[in-house]
Amino acid sequence: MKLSTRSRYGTRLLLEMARNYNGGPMQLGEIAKRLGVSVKYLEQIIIPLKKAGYIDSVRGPKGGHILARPPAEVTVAEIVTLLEDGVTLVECVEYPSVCGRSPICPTRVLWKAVSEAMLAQMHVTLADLAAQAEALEKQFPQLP
Amino acid sequence: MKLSTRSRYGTRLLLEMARNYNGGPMQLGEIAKRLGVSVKYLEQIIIPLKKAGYIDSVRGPKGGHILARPPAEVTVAEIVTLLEDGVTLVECVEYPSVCGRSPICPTRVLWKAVSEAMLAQMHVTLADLAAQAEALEKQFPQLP
DNA sequence: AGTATATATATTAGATAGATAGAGAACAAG
DNA sequence: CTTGTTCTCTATCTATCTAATATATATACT
Repeated sequence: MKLSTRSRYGTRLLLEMARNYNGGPMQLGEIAKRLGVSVKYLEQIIIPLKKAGYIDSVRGPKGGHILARPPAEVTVAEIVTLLEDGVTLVECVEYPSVCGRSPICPTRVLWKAVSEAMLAQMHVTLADLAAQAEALEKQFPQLP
Repeated sequence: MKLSTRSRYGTRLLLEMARNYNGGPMQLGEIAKRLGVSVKYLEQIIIPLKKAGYIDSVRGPKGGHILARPPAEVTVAEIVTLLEDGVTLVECVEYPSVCGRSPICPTRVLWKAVSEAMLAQMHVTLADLAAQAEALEKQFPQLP
């Protein structure tokens, strides 16, 4: 039931870019250093985010990546839905036909409710996260 | 972010036994047939449930397994916590020390809130699920 | 031209999930 | 006291996925 690093790194990747919004393109090398992750791995994670229109990229020297939408208009729910396969605990919540028992399955009802509760909590924007980050860094100034 | 079959089957296994509460021991063969799962696999899943005291077993002919606690006193939250490794989306929610950034990590705050929302929704008892099952079966009598 | 950066594709080592198999131990019935 | 039923324990297997690395190519600035 754990999140994959894919959606965790992806969220933090977008958060870094949100915090640098209006600051020009950011390079993956720099972001990778901040996240403590390899550039190569971020290169993979960024692909679906670009395809989905969250990120614009510029090649060549002084190139990099830019958040394509205002941070206040991107929610974590969207990001996780994209990078994970939907925000549901079991497949049958999204696709009831994967199991013949779906219509009478009492546990499906439960997993659905839990999944919806998760999704509701994820309606937080990148701007919210950025503000949270500022606050936490002010509170613990010794940490990088 | 999907649940493992371990916790899904485990929950349904206990639900079957809850529905048969006061009905004597149930055999894994019968339960396996109902769940559409191999006996051998259920044998593994039942081990931690027995160790944790949810189930008592009787060997020999006419043996089987019995729910050791009243269905109204067993929540899905407990079951999933036992069979999954905790109801948290990331390890650092339960064990902040796994990551040095925990104190200032804005995403950790979020994943924690989401995890807690999940857990809250899982405070449903086996008795609740059993009642739900009855209701659904009354509503769709054609299905087994 | 040369360099910095992004993009694309392939590969891989390891972990985990999901499941199966077989021998052994307890116990009730006859 | 033997036989058959059922649970119990340990071992093993395979496919899939995760996380990461490597290599080669395309683009664009200076």
